[in-house]
Amino acid sequence: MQQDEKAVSNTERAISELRRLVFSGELAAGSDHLESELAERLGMSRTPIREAARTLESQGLLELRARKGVRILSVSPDDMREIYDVLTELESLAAERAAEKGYSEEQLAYLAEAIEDMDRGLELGELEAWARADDRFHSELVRLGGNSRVIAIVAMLADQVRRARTVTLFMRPVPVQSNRDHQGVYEAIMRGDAQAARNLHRTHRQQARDMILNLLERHRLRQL
Amino acid sequence: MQQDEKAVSNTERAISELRRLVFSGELAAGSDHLESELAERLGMSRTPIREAARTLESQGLLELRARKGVRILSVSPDDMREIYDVLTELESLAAERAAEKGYSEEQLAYLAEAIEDMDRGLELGELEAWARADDRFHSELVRLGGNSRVIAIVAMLADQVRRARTVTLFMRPVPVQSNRDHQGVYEAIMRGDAQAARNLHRTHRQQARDMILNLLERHRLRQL
DNA sequence: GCTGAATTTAGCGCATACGTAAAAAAATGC
DNA sequence: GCATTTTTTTACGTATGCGCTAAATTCAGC
Repeated sequence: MQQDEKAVSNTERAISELRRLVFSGELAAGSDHLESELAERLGMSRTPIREAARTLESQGLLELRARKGVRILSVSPDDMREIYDVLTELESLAAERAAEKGYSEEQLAYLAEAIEDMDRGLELGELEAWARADDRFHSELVRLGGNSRVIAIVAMLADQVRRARTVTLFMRPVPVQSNRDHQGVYEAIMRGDAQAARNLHRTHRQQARDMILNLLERHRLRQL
Repeated sequence: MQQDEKAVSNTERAISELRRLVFSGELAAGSDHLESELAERLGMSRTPIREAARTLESQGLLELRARKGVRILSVSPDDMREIYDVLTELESLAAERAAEKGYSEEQLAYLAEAIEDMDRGLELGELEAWARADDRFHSELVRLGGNSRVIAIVAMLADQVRRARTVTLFMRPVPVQSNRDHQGVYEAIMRGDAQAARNLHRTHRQQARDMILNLLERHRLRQL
């Protein structure tokens, strides 16, 4: 059976393609790009490029500047602090709400799986695999919280720090504490202890924030 | 001296004009509007209308639907719960951070002024004036928190519930407790007690949320 | 040489046009 | 009459073109 190739608009293609180019670094942070240049690169006219750029602008990935084209935004340590502060609050809320819902073990299976994959990643020393599992844990936690606004906002902010994570991943200490934290949050949700889930996750995120910010400062990284 | 009329683009005009039309109810919640119709109404072509619509779409005010035009989004009680949950977390964070900054009395003057205006609004029974002062208090609090992401997100969500507020304002009990809460938050920020500021504001917001949700349920308001 | 004015150029903001696909209307068959 | 097919219409998605202004360049005067 053939994959039904749904007719996706050029604007949508431009959005996902530009995102990919930004995350892969092919469009470097801080660099400028003319609309016409991007249009040619993606094989379409300026119109869908502009619409895509406006969407990505409101997601905080880039900036439209008159006569200067599109500027890919970089992320400063201050930005990181802001973003981690918001993530701390909203993910803690999600953990609290998830615990209140009384999910069954099956419903939490994907969360448990993410934790296992993180453990395995650590054991094998595969940090990228660990990071991907960590992402899965966080986004699944937020999904379980059930608040669609939180889901959207967290996804947006996670995108903004994605590039930075790639850089810091190999500078940070081996994240054994992180895995223990996640296990604690999972167990709190499992037994329906909303306050514990909230507080555990909150502490976890705050520590992660402080660790990252210290790293950036020690390595004098001002812009990512 | 003449106001220097800065050259504002049609897209920007379309954004603010469409926002105005939505908030005033001239574009009713749930209604559909053709791009060409809106373009004619605002005296411009479809291009800036589409760009504006994309921006407002990402702000959660409306939706672009192929061949159906622009749909103005309505807000359900579930949406209200989601939004108030997020506002609770992010405003509490702002209160905490504001208290940590050790603002002087002058720097908090605008916040104090908003509280005074709320008191005066209550005394004179002018609920709209009270509501405007309440808005000022909340947005100033968030501004004092100093996190630009929080500022943007809270402003966006406040927009989404704006229409609902107009409806509930005259159904709710006289908000005397609300004024007392704000005074408490102000004093906590004043004396630099971050935890108190956070907890007081958190409780305040949670009570406001429960009150509004009860109101909507009692009056069987499913869509605003 | 250097400053400032004049000229050129570049690139966006927007209007416009058109192909296309979905929806509506009309026509056809039973 | 009702269901199905065909035709028509409608409104979006996108390409294209151009005016206008900010930026870059050249030129003039000292």
